[in-house]
Formats: sequence, structure tokens, C-alpha cells
Amino acid sequence: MPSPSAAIDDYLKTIYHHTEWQDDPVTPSQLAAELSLAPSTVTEMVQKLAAQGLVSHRPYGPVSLTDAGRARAAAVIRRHRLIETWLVREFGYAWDEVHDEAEVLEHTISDRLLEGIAARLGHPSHDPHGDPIPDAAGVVAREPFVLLGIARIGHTGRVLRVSDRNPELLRALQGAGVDVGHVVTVAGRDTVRIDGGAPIELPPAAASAVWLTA
Amino acid sequence: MPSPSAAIDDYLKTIYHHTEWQDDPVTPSQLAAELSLAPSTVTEMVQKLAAQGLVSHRPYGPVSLTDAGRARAAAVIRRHRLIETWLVREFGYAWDEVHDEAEVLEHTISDRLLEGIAARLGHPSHDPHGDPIPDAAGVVAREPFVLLGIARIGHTGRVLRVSDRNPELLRALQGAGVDVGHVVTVAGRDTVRIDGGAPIELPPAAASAVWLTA
DNA sequence: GAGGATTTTTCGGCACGCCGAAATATCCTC
DNA sequence: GAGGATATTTCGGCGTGCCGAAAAATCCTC
Repeated sequence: MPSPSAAIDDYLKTIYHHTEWQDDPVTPSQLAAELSLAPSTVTEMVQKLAAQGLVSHRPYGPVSLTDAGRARAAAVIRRHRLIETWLVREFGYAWDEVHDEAEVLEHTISDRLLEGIAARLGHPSHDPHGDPIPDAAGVVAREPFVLLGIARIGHTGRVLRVSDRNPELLRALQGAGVDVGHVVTVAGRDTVRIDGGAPIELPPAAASAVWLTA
Repeated sequence: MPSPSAAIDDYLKTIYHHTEWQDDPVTPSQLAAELSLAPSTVTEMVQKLAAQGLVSHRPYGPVSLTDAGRARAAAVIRRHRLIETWLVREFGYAWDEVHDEAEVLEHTISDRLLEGIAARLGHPSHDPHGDPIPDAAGVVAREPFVLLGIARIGHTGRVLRVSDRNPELLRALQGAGVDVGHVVTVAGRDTVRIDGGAPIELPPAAASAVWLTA
């Protein structure tokens, strides 16, 4: 049981993301791409994680978290999302500016400081992207959702989450008034109305990046 | 000119501490003791720092900062002390609890966040120990001082600084009311009066750990 | 189901920061 | 100023996390 490692946490976090919204098995090559590492590096690390009981993996197969791995990943993600929330609320960072800073601090802030931040924020259950923040026990609050591109025309829902992989899209949506927490009505695969106003056409990528309450 | 390194910054910071209040040349063995590293490790790192122009050092001699090294050290110390101040003021850490957290965060916080913290604190010039915080340009505010054990009996001064190496002593002094910013009158090598009250005897170590305005 | 394409793994290697043991330089005492 | 004590440096080595090249397994198409 070696001491925590930033690299290990990054792997766990990345694997976790694949099971957060749909249950995707992760292949080593996906991991390599997402972590910007050589495939050989990923193989080695995955073997190490498997030896520590954090992931399950048989040779040439996909990778998935064990319960222990999921718990640890949830803890890292809690840190990441709390830090993002804090940077936005208290330091005026924009949504798309917090990621790099959180990426570093999630590995270095003490539990004590983290909980201090959580307390000061009022123990939020969601970060500024609308992603749920696991509580200190690793439990995640969930809400039923539909993707914008899949919701039926006329469906009205609150924007629950905006996928945070694409800063450009984030800004475009924000500019169009499609912000987490806002209520919109679906007018097409990538078109919405706000407050019954005129239809607003969003970038095509929005169809699979905007999550509405069901 | 490699990218910043936490290890390098730790060496520079430690060397800097030796010239902060008196101009002590630092020997490799002192560095090794203060950094809790093997002497051989220090030799290697010092050679690396010398090659980068951050310290000057000839074989078997002491180590001192170059101007470039001092500038970099001041930047690290600025980070450290701002973070300490922030932890005390905004998260209710006690003086003697902030050091470890600051030790880590000083290497990982971005410039942007650091300056956000500085702004929120009102750009303080001193940390909770009374140590001066270099400004963003590395310039340090100085004030004339005397050590408690050296001040003449009857001298009255404000507590400017309490050496932060010894948490136990810190607590003892705080308990006795010898806090940074408080005004005391010297009644002996390790005895003071506060507000003309009865003499308070401090631990012997206080003589060389408490700094008063001259 | 054969054979080539793709994915994964193995293997040797590297940079970093560290260590202990042994060699070497300096210091200090008589 | 000789000789031992002490400080410093050199050297081989280690763990972590990474890489590229080559080998091995799997997949996919015909």
C-alpha cells in the first residue's frame, strides 16, 4: 500500500469518467489518448494499479475500477470539483479557466483545507459545470437526465450539466444563455427556446454535451 | 534552463533563510540537516544549482545565492508566507499548523491564484509569524530590530517576529501573550512585562527567537 | 479460417531526486 | 606540521514515471 501518487489518481479519475454517465469499459489506448501518454506507459501503470487492487484488468482486455479504485477516484473527483467550484465562486475564474488549476491542486491540498473549502462553500452538491460532487463518503447525488439531442421536441428541463471537455463550446453555450441551472425548452436537435422566446440554434456539438433534467 | 522544480525551490528557500536575518554562509551539511537529506544528495543538487547560475559554490566551500537565485527564493518565500497568512486568516489555522500545508501549496498554486489570494488579503507585508512577505518584485520591507535576549532591560518594543522553527515554543509564547504585534517591555534575558504588568518568564529559547522593534 | 491491421505488452533506456559506502579534501589539535 | 576527526564529494544504485522499438496477442476482413 504505497503512499498516494498524483499519477495514480490521474489514472483512476480518467477511468472513473468513463463510467460516470454511461458504463463504458475503457481500453488502454483510450486511456493513453486521454492522459496523453504512450500506450506502453499505460500498460505498465495499469498493471501496477491492478496489483494494488484498484482496477481489474486481464491482459489485452479493458480496464475497470474495483470498489476500492472507485472510492479513491470519487475522492479525487470530489477534490477536483470542489476546487473548481471554489475558484469560480471566490476568485472569479470562468468555467473554462478552472480546469488546469484544479488539476494540480486536487493532488496537493490537505484534507483539512479541502473540508474547510467545502464548508465555506456550503457543501455544494454540484460544480459549476453541473457535475455532481461526491460527498466525503464518496456518495454521488444523481438526477434523471436526457441529452439535448435526444430529448423530444417540446421537452422543458433545467440545464443539469454541460460536458466540460470543450472550452469553446462552453463559451458558445454560455453566450447563448444556456447555463447550468437555466430552464430551456427543446426546439430541435440543437435548438432551444429560453423563456418561450425565439429558437436559439446552438453548435451541433451541443446535442451531446448539454444535459437536461428528464 | 529547465522548468521549475519543487526540489530546487526548497533548496533555494532554505539557503535564503540563512541570509534573511543575518548573513550566514550555509554549509552543505547544514543544508542536508535542514532539508533532511543525505549530504551526498545535497552535493549533487548544489552542483546542479550552480550550473544553473542560482547559487555560487566552489568545491568544499559554503553555498550562497546568486542574484538570480535570491530572486527565485524570494518568489518562493512570498508564496509560502502568503499562503500561511491566508490559512490563518481565512481558515482558522493556528500559527503552528500552517507550515506543512504551505510547504506543499507554495509549489503548486498558480501565479494567478496566488495574486488572487494576495489581493483578497490586502497585499499584506508580513505573515502571521511577523516575517516579511516579499512583494511581487521580490522586494522585502525591513524594520530595525533587536533580539529579546540582547535588548537592554527596560527596552520597550513591538514583537516583530517569532522564529517559526519550533511549534512548541510558538505555543508557549502565544500562551504567555507574546504575540506578533503586541508591545512588551524587556525585564530580563527571557522575561518581559506586558502593559507594565508582572514580569513573565518565557522559555530560555525565547531569548533568541523573539524579535522586537529597536 | 488465413492473413494483415490494430492493439497491447515486453523490453531496454532515460531523467529526476534520492541513498549509502568509499574516496578525498579540509580542519583542528597536539 | 603530522595525523586523526570531520566535512564534502564521487560513485554505483534504486524507485517512479515516462518513452520508443519490437514482439505478441487480438481483431477484422475477405
